[in-house]
Amino acid sequence: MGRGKIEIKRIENSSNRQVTYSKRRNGIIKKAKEITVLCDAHVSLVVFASSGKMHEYCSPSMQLVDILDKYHKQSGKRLWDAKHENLSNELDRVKKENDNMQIELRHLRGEDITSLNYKELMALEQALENGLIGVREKQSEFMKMMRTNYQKEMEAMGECVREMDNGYNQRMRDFNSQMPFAFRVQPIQPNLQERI
Amino acid sequence: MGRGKIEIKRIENSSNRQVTYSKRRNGIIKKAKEITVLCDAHVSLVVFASSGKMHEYCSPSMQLVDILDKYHKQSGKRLWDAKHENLSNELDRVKKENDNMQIELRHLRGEDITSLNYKELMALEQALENGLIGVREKQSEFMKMMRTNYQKEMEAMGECVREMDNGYNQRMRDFNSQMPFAFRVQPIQPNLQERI
DNA sequence: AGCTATTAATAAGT
DNA sequence: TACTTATTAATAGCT
Repeated sequence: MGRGKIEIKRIENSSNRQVTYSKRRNGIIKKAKEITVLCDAHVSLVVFASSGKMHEYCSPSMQLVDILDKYHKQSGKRLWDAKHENLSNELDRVKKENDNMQIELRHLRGEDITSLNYKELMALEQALENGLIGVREKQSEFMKMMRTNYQKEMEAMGECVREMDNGYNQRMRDFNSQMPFAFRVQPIQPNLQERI
Repeated sequence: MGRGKIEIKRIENSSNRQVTYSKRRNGIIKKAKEITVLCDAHVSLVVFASSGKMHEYCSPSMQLVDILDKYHKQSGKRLWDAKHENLSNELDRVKKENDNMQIELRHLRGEDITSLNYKELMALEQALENGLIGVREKQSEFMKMMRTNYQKEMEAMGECVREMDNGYNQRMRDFNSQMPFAFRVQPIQPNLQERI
């Protein structure tokens, strides 16, 4: 495609070679851009002149590293050392683990449960109830402890408190009434079996 | 350069796109080979179709790793280190995410809640109750559906069933009594406010 | 770097 | 999917 046909063999004339290199390099890069746009392809192109000068093209939204990553996965050729490979594998594993936990968490929050069958729903209900049992046990422990501490405190203060003037006692009571649990009754533990 | 001029924009027709991709991919690879021979250049070319399928060209006596090594030296972009660092950072991030989810899951299961303060316990209780609400709504939907289907089935069978002999009806009832929910009462939704 | 005659690539059709 | 061919695009040699 020029004034004359040429054989595909090394151009001996150095300046001709240089000129042809520039022209064809631009041509290839243009073609690479075109196939990227026309065909949704991803291209990584790196060209070195014999002088050592480098030119590259990489399709947008894809860095050379990504291309290499894909290349690695597809060709099986080990471009990375074992360290990279291990890291990459572990990342995959942890991501998978992450996804599974994400799903479980959402289910426990009552989200995305449309896809569950009845058996799975029952298991989920059971898990939630078990969780509640644990939490409520802990809550009542808390409250017992609070009461005990309060009583001990009072006993320790003993006469000291009883003899104090009414005004102070009134302020103490005001203060205590603002404590979070002082006036909460202990939650009832429902007998879950009753519902069956 | 074809029967008509085309705009350089995504080819919407999928099979045209595929055909054009093949032709142009071959064209680019041919060009890459030519510039390699004509101009003593070194080329690394990796093309991915949108399908993910990969094709590559690498000038003879030079592997992709060598190209990358040169690339690395010339561009100053330290691909290996950067890739390693990115991987490492992402792994850390995902692992941290993982740990947090792990903790949340354990809490929701009522495990490891000793360290929680009362406020956190209350929030956990609320989360579990919300989850239960969702699950039980779903369960009752299920049961409604089951009942509806069952009734429709029975109505459809209509006279046909009513006229059948008692022995068969008895067997039917036996069978139905083994269905998982036929004799389950709908779970009561406890009025949570009562416990406060 | 431009120009253009000529070859090469390829779009559309089969 | 491969072949054909009219047409466009790339470029070799020249300035």
